[in-house]
Amino acid sequence: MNKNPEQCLRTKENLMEAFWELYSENPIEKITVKEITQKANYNRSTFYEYFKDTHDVLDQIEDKVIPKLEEIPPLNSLSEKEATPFNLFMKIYEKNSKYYCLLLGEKGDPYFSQKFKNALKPLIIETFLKNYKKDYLKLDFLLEFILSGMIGTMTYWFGKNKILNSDELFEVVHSFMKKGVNSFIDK
Amino acid sequence: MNKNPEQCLRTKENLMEAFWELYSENPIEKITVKEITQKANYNRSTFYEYFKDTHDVLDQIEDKVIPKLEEIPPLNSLSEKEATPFNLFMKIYEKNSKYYCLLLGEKGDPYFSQKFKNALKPLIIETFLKNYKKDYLKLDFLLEFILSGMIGTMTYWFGKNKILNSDELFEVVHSFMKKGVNSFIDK
DNA sequence: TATTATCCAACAACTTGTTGTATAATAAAT
DNA sequence: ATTTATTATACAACAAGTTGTTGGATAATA
Repeated sequence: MNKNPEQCLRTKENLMEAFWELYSENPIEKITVKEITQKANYNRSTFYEYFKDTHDVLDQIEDKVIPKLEEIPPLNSLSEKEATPFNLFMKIYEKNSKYYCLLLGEKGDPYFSQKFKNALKPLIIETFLKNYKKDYLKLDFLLEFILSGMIGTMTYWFGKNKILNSDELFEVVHSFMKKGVNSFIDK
Repeated sequence: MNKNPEQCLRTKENLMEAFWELYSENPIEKITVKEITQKANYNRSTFYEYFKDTHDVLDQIEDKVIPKLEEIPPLNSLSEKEATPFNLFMKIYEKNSKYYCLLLGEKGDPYFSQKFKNALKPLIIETFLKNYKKDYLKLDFLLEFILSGMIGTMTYWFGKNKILNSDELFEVVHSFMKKGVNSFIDK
């Protein structure tokens, strides 16, 4: 990883891509190192120059797609509707949906769910709750609920091939978050 | 599974229990059939009389702990506070928490999350929404959000050793569900 | 006594992680 | 600029472990 960094990087990316193609169709425990290297056209032992085992590949892919603060557009650059938590979440999700759909879905990695939520919590506080000064423990559980809900809903939506249109989905979640279930059940 | 059903059942339970002990400490891909049978004191090939592979054990355990309609106490037997969706959910969760904490947690099986939500949706509709006559598609997504939120929160709560007391947790989730975030952020 | 359910020993094929080696790219020396 | 030394990259081959299967021994039922 020193003499020829371009080649190394390409090899590593080739292996990661081959892994991802396999992971799209099989649970991780069914993926062998042999399959990965065959797909990417390398010797099996080359794999071990770059990764510890198959799970290590997944971990490294996950780290790459954890959202960073820089990726969140500044609120004042957005319309009022766009500047809502769920709309921002939808944007972030769509951007990496190729990875999120799988990682957060039925065949995914629940460990990633937690990493994802833990990465988003401070971003939400930073973006929407700068002058919140109350019980941070309760807030943490509220955020856990909301983020779990958003993740579940978006993943379900993608899994169902966006059977609802994007605006309707937004309306359901946003109005629930704003006014609770009553707005839904009554009338 | 015919000549001596008691013995068979005991063997199967022994194997399942041995599996669960291992699963509590290792991800499923690290569990070998050899370990399971050694722990339960059987020959390795006996395992294959009862299960297809290690994942089959997990599937069968999951089927056993999916909540059934019979397990939900009739609403009229409960106090007003007890008869709320989240309180019922807490009750169901606590009952099988030994399994749910793991299956729905970081080291769990995301496939179970979906099975669990799909099992609960009709129970919720049956219990709370008998005379709901609106857009069932939107309702489905609302339920997906709420159930994802409840599952995430409860699992987080157990994972953090119930750092919040049960009443406070209930209050956070219940008031959010009833009135949305505003009750939280304002004041 | 005959049948067959339950459990087990042994087998071939595959996967894993490691070690030692060939090749090709860089750096150093003439 | 050419040759030589160094070492990064990729690979072949190995031992150990796992998998799923087959055929047989034992013990319970008919």
